[in-house]
Amino acid sequence: MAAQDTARRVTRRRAQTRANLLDAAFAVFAAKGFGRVSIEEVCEAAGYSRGAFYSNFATLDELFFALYRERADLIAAQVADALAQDGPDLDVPASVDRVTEVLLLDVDWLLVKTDFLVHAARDPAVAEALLDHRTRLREAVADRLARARGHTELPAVLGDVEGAARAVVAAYDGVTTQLLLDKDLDAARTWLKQLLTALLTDGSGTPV
Amino acid sequence: MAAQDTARRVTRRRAQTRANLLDAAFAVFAAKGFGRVSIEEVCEAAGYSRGAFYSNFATLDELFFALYRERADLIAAQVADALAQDGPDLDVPASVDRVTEVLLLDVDWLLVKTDFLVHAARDPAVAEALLDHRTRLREAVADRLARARGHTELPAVLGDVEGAARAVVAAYDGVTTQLLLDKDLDAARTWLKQLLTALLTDGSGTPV
DNA sequence: TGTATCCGATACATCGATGTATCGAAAGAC
DNA sequence: GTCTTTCGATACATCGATGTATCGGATACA
Repeated sequence: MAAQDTARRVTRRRAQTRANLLDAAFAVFAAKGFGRVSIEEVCEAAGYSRGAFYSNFATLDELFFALYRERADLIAAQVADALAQDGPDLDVPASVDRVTEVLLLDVDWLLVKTDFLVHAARDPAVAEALLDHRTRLREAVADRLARARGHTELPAVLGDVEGAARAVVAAYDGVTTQLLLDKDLDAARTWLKQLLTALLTDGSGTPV
Repeated sequence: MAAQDTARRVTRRRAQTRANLLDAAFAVFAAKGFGRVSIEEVCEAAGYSRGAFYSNFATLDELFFALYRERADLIAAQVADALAQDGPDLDVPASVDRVTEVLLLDVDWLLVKTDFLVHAARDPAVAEALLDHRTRLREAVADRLARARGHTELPAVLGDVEGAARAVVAAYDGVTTQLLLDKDLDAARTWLKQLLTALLTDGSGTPV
């Protein structure tokens, strides 16, 4: 079992090793895809032997899960941050710009996240973790939109603020898919901004 | 080499074997994910030995590629069909309904297609095949929207007809992601219809 | 600084998957 | 119906990945 049952005595070297393994795994997963990576490869990239791996993780799945949680938390916090920078009025173009920069910052993350999606689609426990992450993003957006209520109107077809937030996430996912294929980050950013603007404003491109 | 260099003499049994392998592979890939499937498992599911496999395909990748092309062609044709059923006037709700039914017909296909996306994201040659499929879908949509020009207006932020078609594909991808996690097909259909309506009409929910 | 504990490297055993070589059987050509 | 070609099953060799057991060196704590 890799989880500590009792309090450990030594932790500094161990923590560093774990972090190194996670970082190396991120790079290797991004490059080759989770399904084509062996424990050995991760260890080699991190500069450790398999002994270090088994001392920290029980399976490659477990490492992948830990890796995902770590990075997802980071992104979620950054998005919340980007959305908190406005005053009470929602400046749609400015908010869209900032959120887009955060969400489409790193193609490697999108690669790993999509691997994780594929993984989650077949394992309800894993799916829960991913849905959690999505919920955090969606709530950050919904909160922001709710605070702007009265200042800014939303298209009626999307329903309430929650609906609009879900639409934002869907647009993000949609653009991600295209980006993974054409690898054109600038085009993806432009396109996401356009989509979000279309969804969050009326047809004219400016808040009503 | 699995590709035939010279004309073969026997083809009936072989064609059937190949088709059976592809069908079995589809089921196995959907259930376990491409990255966790061995050649042996596919053969077992199809009721053949590995000899049959190596006689028809060189690698599991090759089979996956063939499988994807086959099914993608089918879907593309069905979408084109669904869009051809209107007269010259574009009935947005009716078209959206029909296309949604086709695109979100089979969760297994979405699972396999997402596996293929992950695969394509790391191999330009594979990516080309997937971009091809997306282009076919997009063009079918764009053609339909173009034919309706003058009868129906589109929101200006999306740009031209091509832009609107890309938005439709993005919405599809976005809804797919959510569906893979919550497995709620009815909710996904409803949600996709809502999104497409929001993108293809003004904020009021009816064509302007 | 001594020492008890922990971490990670090494070596080993095992297992599963791959690819190939060979052969009997099935299917088309005549 | 026979004869030739091809298809696919079986057996074998190999390779890589996994997991465990053991041991030496590192680390924290007194």
